Amino acid sequence: MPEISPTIGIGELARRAGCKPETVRYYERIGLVGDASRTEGGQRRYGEEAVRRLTFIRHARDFGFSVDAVRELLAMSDQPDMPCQEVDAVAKHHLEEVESRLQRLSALRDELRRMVSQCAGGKVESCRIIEVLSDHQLCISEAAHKGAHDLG
Amino acid sequence: MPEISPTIGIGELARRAGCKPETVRYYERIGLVGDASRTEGGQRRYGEEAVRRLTFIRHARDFGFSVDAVRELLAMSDQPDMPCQEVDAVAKHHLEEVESRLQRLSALRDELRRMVSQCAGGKVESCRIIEVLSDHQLCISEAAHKGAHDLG
DNA sequence: CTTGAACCTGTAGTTGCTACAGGGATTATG
DNA sequence: CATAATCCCTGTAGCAACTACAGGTTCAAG
Repeated sequence: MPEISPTIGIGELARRAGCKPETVRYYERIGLVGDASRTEGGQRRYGEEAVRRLTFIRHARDFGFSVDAVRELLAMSDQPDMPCQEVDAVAKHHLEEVESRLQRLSALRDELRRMVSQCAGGKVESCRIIEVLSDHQLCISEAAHKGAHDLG
Repeated sequence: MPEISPTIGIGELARRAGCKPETVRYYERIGLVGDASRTEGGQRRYGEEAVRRLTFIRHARDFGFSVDAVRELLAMSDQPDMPCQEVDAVAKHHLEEVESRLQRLSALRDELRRMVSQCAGGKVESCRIIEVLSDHQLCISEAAHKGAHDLG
C-alpha cells in the first residue's frame, strides 16, 4: 500500500479530524503524533495515515480517554499482532470511571431538580437553593435529601 | 447577633469546609472570599461567617457550579431581599448542562460496554475498540456502530 | 507579481486548584 | 524561659489539555 505523498496542510488535517491546527501542533509537541514532513518552506504536510491517526485520537478523547490512555491505545494499535487484552483492560477501566461519574452526576441532577422545583419565586432569603448550598450537613451522593430539615 | 472575634486559623477553616488551606488562599486571591483579619504576626484568623461562606462555596463547587457561577450565587445571596428568580435561573441553566452531560456520558457508557463486550480476546488487528475509535463515521451518541469498514 | 489566506514559532493564558521552597508565628511541653 | 512541633506566610511553578495571541513567513490563485 503505497502511501501517496503527503499533500494536505495542517488546517485541512485538523478540519477533517475535527479539531484545530493548534491542537495538532500541540499533539506533535507532546509526541502523540510524529513529526510531519515539511515543505521546503517549512510547512507541515500530511497524508491519509495522519488523518486516521488524528481521528483516532480525537475520538478517543471525545470518549473521555485521557491523553495518557490514548497514548497506550495508540501504542497497542501499532502492534496488530498483540492480543487485545490490554486494550480491553484500558477500556474496562475507563468504563468503570464513566459509570461512577454517571452515578454522581445523576445524583447531582436529582438534587438540582429538587432545588429548582422548590424555588418557587420567593425572596433569596428563603431560597432553597441557597439554603441547600449553605447546609453544613449536606453530603453529595449520599444522604443529600434525607433528614435535611431536622437540624438547627 | 454579635460576631465573636475571629479565632480560628486557616487550617481549621479549611478542614471544617472540606478543603485545603491553599484553596482558601486561592479563593482569597481571586476574590471569592474577602481578606481575612490578621494576627500581629500576620496570620489569617476567621470566624463562623467565614466557615459558612466557604462551606457554601465548596458545596456549590461540588455540585459542579463554575467559580463564576458561584460568584453570581454569592452576590445574590448577599442580597436577601432580592427575588430569587436569578438564583433559580443559574440553577436551571446548570441543570440543563448537567442533563446534557448525562446524556452524552450515558451514550458513551453504552458504547464502551459494547466495545468491551465485543473485544473477546482476539488480536489488536481485529479489536472492535480500536476499530470504533478509528472509525471515520463515528459520531458520538448517534450512528456509532453502523457501517464501519467501507473506507479505503 | 501581488494579494490574501494559510502557515510558522514561541510564549502566555485558561480553569481550579495543588505542591513546593524557604522562611516566620504560635503553641505545647520541659 | 527555652525549645520543639506545628502551624502559617509569600511567591512561584506545576497539572491537564488545550487555546489564543503576536509578529513574521510561505503558498496558491489571479
